Amino acid sequence: MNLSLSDQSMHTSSEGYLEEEKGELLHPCFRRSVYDDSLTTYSKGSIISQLLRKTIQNKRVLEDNLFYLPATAVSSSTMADSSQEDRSSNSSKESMAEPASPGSHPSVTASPQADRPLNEHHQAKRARVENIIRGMAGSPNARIPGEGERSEADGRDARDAYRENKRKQRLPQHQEHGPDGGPGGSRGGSGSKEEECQRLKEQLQTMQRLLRQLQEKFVQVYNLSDSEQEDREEVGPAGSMEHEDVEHNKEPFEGSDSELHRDLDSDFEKRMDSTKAVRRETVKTSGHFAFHKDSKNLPETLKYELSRAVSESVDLVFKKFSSTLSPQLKMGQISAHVNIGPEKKTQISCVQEQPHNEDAIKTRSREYYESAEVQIPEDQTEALSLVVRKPPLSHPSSVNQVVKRPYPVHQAPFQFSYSTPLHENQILEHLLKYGPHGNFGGLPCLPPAVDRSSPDSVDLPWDTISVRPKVSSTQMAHHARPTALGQEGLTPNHLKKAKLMFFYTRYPSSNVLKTFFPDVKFNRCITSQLIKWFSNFREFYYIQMEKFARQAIVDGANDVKDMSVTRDSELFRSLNMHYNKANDFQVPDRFLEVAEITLQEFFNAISLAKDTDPSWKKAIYKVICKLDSDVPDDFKSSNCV
DNA sequence: CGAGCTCCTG
DNA sequence: CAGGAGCTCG
Repeated sequence: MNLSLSDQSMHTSSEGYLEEEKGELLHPCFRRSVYDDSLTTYSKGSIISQLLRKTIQNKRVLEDNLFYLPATAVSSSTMADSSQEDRSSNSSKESMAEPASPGSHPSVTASPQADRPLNEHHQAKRARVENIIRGMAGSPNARIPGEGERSEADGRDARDAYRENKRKQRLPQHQEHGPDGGPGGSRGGSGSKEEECQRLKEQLQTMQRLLRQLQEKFVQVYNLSDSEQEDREEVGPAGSMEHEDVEHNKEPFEGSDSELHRDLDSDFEKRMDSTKAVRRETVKTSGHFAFHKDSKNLPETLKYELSRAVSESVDLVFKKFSSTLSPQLKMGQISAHVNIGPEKKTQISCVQEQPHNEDAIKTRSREYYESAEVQIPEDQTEALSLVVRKPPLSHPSSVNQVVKRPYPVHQAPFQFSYSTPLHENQILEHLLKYGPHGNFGGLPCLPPAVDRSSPDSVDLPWDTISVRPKVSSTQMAHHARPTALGQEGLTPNHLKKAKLMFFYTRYPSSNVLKTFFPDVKFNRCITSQLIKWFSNFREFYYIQMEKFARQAIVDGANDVKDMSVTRDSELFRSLNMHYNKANDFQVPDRFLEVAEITLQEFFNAISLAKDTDPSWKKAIYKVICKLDSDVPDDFKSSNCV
């Protein structure tokens, strides 16, 4: 893996920067496929802690050795790929702490901060970085969908091959992304520890490399705009920017991103502040560079443009991180889609609820970005993707939709509410490549083919990112890439979606399944698996019904009217726990009705001693299967969950 | 005969 | 939740 950071981090001349970007060019796309998986797996605080500790140690050594030259002294030649091998180990570890202070390196020899008590400072840094990573990891259940499963599946497959080569033979193949990825799945395999560690490292490297690149750009900007310092008073309107970071904890971006930002050395912060000041200048002058005293030539102009773009990018990035650091905020943001169904909450609602501590950021952002699209990245991409991809069709659900909406506040999105480290990573990448307005489009860091289709379009790249989030949702194992139709196998995400669909339909036809799993390449195996899922759902459902019906009878109930199902019912809780474990989905009232009918059917049958007939349940099944509702169109979106 | 279902088992 | 047996149905 060409993930070495140290080789690439210290370029300040535009040449060096360009070279670096070229060198990195291939990675983002490659990395996406390779690292997406591991992004969801950061839950091992201990590992992180360990890595960070090593990192800090190494970093100290590196600093002492002046491994990092002052930014201004570095030329593009330091970036030779061939040198990576030697340093990769160092740099990879070193990079672990990089997000905290890469920006400081260039000035480390001259900066007063270099003298401060490293120990304490690094400790604090480590803790903060750990926090950040944990926050980004999000999922407590995150696990590594690993090769172990594959081999296991293959093993089953092999066994099955001896028995029959027909229908179900290949099912196991497609279960590699299946329920194993669920919360209970503990079959990770023993060898995965190291893999996990490795992935963790790589992932951290990736993130940190991105951060470093951002920060380098800031440094670069700073150097370019050094002479503009006096213009700082212009920052006034920007509010918190006024706060000079006399204390190193002061952060211009305030809010919940503090942890992240505090990790930037104050030196770096100053640069950012100055950068922003300059940028504001630029904005004010409406793109004229007149105030740029020394902007007489093209290179300067280009550099300035670049710096401005970087500044804007970073604003967005920090906003993203801000959201990441406060997961509960995400809940609020995403929950917009909860009320799928009749009233069809619009996309607008997704944007409505803004995290409180992002207000300031957002306000400030608006000063810079007028267009609505810039706001889009703030909302988690799940919601966004619906906006983009939502199918036009939307016939209201059938007569059965007796649903009594609207529901209270805590509605459930059928998007996942977890923060998605993958997003941040991709957003970082994207910002590094494009800037929020695609400003980088003309620069050498041209995006890989797909993303490059329209460099002037802001939407496309964000869209590209936005349709992916599904992948990284907590239970999402890996590469359930909604963008790529024809993926193989069903993912835990699909499973969750199927469970939610069960609230509407207990007996979905295969056509329905195909309709509502558009991102699944259907074949016999997949279809069978999906059908099997619903069969299992039904099994659980009926078992519960029978159980509660019998219990009610035992408890002395003798009237069907006593058999009711409400959201407070034990029965409902049980069902909800099964199909909607995260409880982030508002179960339609219709399901309660159906459940009640089912319960009553069981109650009647048992009361009348029909259960002596071996096939007594069939009559009930026959009744229940007619009670299916239409699944809301929202489910048709391949990334609605 | 194959699809789809239930039931049982792991 | 998956596999498999056994059943029904078109």
